[in-house]
Amino acid sequence: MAATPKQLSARERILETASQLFYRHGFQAVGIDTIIAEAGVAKMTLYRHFAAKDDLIVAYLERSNQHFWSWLEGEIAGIDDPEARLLAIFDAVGRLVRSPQCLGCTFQATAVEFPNLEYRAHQVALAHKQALISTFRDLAERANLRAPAVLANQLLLLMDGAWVAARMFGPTNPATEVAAAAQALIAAQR
Amino acid sequence: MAATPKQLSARERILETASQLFYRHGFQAVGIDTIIAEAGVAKMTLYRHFAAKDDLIVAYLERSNQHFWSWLEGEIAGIDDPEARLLAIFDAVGRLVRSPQCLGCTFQATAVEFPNLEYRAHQVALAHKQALISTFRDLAERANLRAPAVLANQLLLLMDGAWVAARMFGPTNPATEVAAAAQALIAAQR
DNA sequence: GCCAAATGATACAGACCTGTCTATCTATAA
DNA sequence: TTATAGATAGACAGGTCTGTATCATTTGGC
Repeated sequence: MAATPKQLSARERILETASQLFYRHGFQAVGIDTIIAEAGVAKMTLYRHFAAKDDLIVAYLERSNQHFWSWLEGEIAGIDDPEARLLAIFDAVGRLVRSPQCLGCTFQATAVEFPNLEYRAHQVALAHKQALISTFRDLAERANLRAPAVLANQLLLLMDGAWVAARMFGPTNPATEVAAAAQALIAAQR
Repeated sequence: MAATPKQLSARERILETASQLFYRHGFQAVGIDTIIAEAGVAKMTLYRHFAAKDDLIVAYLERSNQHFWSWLEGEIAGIDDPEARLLAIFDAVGRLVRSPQCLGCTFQATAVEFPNLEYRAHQVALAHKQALISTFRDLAERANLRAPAVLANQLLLLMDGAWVAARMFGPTNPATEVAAAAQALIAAQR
């Protein structure tokens, strides 16, 4: 039973299937055999597109990164004021962590399953977090807040705490207060 | 080469070795064979003390939980004022995440490697986080802050964000601002 | 319709993992 | 001295995993 329609190319079906399985169960817990069975492709097809499982993981992470930024763009589209944009981001996070399909942050999970900082997948995850800090700092600067770099770091802690709460507690988690907390941190830098 | 002194009982040597390996590399990445080789015990000795690997993991988590609360007690010993105690906790976290031997929170890693909320190890991890919320709320109440339950949740997000940063970035991480952030969140509830 | 490229099905090698089993050794106490 | 309990060493079963190899089949471009 293929979980993904046959219209997609083999490569896309593999990536789509791997995304759902990796996100839900983790990288080490999901084997190649499970992925090809669910995607309905042959093992050699997978290995022709991805030289090794590590390459599939990296491709999945880069795809997830793109999806994340698309989602975020959508959540703050139409908002011009930089401070309002910051608040909208944390509003969106607060809403997302309440939904049952949210299982936290896949980049956090990557850092847990691949603790070595040198490892390729860990570096992709790290780059994602650094990009978030840059985004926060940029918005804080444009909002004329007092210490943009400090605030950017603090906001990352808050966001990551929210993802942790979603994974640890499930849909009913303490991250419901994340937007109010972000507002307090921003107000402290006004 | 036994990494732990022979004076300890076999059970303690197993737990001590497993602690270091599990914390550093993760649960699935560390096999029973590695643990017994490092601890210098026979395989049957391990399986006489722990019926299965899962039981060793749970025992490790409970031991880690005890160590955590001992550490926290030590960090706030001698401080009476509840608000000062809260601040001291986040000061201590901010210091800990800068040390190279800090690799984040093992309970977060547990929730990542065992996502199923029903799983025993996940529940031990969850109980640890719930106990933290209780502690925060209790201190916030005694400090006569405005919304103790809300603040407790927000502080947990902050602390978990700090642990994530330690694991993701290494010793030079954005969690250096965690104490200042906690102070801002507390001040907002004054 | 044809041909080349991509994909499917499946077996297989080699490594690793958990957990069991047996047989031997050692220390302590009666 | 001897009985008992616990530890040791190592083989082993049964399963899983990644990655390779082989060969039949299907698909897409012209």
